[in-house]
Amino acid sequence: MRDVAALAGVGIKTVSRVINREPNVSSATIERVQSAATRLNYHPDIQAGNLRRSDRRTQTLGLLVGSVANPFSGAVHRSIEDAAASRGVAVFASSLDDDPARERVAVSAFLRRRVDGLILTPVSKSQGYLLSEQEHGTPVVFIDREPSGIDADAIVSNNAEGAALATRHLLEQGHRRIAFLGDRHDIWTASERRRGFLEELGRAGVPTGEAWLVEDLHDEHTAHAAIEGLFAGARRPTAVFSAQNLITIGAIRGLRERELQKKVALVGFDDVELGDLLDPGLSVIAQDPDRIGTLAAERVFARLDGDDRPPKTVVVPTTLIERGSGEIRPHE
Amino acid sequence: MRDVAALAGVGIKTVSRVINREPNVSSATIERVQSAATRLNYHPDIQAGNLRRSDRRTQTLGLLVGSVANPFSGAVHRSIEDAAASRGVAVFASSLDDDPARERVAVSAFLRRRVDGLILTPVSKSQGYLLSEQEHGTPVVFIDREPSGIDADAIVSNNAEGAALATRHLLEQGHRRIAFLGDRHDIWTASERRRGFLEELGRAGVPTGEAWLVEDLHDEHTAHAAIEGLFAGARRPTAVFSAQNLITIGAIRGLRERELQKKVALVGFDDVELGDLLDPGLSVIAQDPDRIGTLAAERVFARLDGDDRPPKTVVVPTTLIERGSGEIRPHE
DNA sequence: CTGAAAGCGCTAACAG
DNA sequence: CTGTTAGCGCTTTCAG
Repeated sequence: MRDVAALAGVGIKTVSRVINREPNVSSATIERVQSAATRLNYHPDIQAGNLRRSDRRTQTLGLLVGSVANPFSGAVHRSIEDAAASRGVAVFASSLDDDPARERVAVSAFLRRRVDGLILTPVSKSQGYLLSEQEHGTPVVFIDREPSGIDADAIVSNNAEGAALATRHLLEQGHRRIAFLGDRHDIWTASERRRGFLEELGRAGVPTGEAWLVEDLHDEHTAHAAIEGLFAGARRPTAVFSAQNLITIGAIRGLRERELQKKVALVGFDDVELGDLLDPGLSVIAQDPDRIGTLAAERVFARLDGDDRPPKTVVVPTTLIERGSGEIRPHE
Repeated sequence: MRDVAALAGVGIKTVSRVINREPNVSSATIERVQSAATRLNYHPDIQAGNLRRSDRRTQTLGLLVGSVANPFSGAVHRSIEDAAASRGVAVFASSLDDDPARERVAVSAFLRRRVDGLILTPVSKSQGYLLSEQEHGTPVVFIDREPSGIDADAIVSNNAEGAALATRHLLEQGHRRIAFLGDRHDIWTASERRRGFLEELGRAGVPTGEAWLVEDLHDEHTAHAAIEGLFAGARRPTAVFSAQNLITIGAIRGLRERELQKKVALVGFDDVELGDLLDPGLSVIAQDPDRIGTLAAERVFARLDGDDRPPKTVVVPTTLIERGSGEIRPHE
């Protein structure tokens, strides 16, 4: 910046004014400063500036998700990026793989970089360690899962209702022996979906088949194995509700292997790319990751803009998409 | 930091030493400083530090991809993140949507944040504007597409060979009337794939059906329409090579609509999630995004570690995966 | 082993 | 309309 000032033959503060589009600079001076800046290929150091700036904003956001390679996370990320970019804010992203240790490390890495706000999918038992940051004025918004140990804004899908919707749909097709394939039970969304499933069975007066409640699955492989187990026995389910996208994929593979894909009904939670092109088409409870991301960004920026109303949780609706696999009638 | 020093009853420099794990501090002092830091919930400001630090590293990388919501980009992003995280480096990601203007804006946003290195999928005609940064010591590594107007490291798939491989495979099944569905012709990967396709046809002495070279497609919708056009006429192709993943999906939908998915052969460039579960299974030329990301991160860090050998392009192999759609014989 | 002083690139506050 | 001075939180340099 000093170099630019020298080349343009003005004071350093004038350069600062031009760069920041502050008023009270003659257009001739603006011209000279800008051409000097281009000549020198000058990029202002935003971090150095924010060291002294009154609002101390780094124009930076930290995003913590399951994995940036996961399509759900990718969609959320994208909509947050779009909202952020329109405000000149850059986004750091970090993958947690549902590992609480990584959550702590990543949060700390972002805090050291003085992000203006944090958007995260919580993994740890409690996020109380963020209380001091929140009080200190750094907005914290939770996505996908509700926080615990801290009162903060959250944007989540209506997991229990979505699961109930899936379950009701299967019941309506005449199924009574419905298996539930769930993620790790300590994950909030997993337990919510399980709750929705069980409550809906309860409402319908269908006894809960304990044997068909398979939990703590976490990927395609374990889900595939779970299907193996379910259909190895004598008393088999006639329908499956797979409560997470990777689990759904594992379930499809498992059913295919036994050539049951057209005999056993399947509804998945969370949509899957190309689900409509499978045979049968995959029926799902679709979430709305774009909307989750957009709302999360909106909350962070509203907080940064001074909104100090009590935190609240926004629930984003899910929708049942019927494509065939969920409309299969009970068999045998 | 001053507060921590005060609470621990030591000088500010001692705190700095403890935080940075510098030697020559008694373990008793370390103890006191650390407990004070925890008590105050202190996170050092990495940017302020790097203002004065000799190497001026921000421990930050900028990544520019097509879209963080695209699975290919997501996989690349993830492997870069993993490599970066192990060095304590955080990653900024930005989506370009193949828009040159966005490229300039995003690069500038990252440069203002003083990223230590840049990994990008180029979109603009020339990346000469990065020359001065590169000379200034900021490593620039290109992924997916080769740079132009600048000599820099690049990690790319063997696009032409992969396309030739797909084409040869279709020729071997007996096809002679093969349609090519390509992305925008000004995109480097698109023209490379087109070149591989045409060269392979040439080697086989098969005349190039101009009518079947459909380019400048860019998404599912336009690809779907392209299939409509191809199969509306009297003289139709017996096989399709779709040279990009969204185009492949559009092509599948188009063929399905005409119930041709089991009659017209299809090979796609770039793998697609669940491609193996379709009927017929989708044959593809698979890229290796993990490897591209890993190698790109490796290059950036090698440069940061002082590697000053001449830049070079690393070509990552692609592989043909046969799943059915590419093994359909010519029909009618 | 520890601390005081200077300065990184920038902006706030105040002069001219 | 423009420049000067101080200081953001830290590391460097140098002196205890």
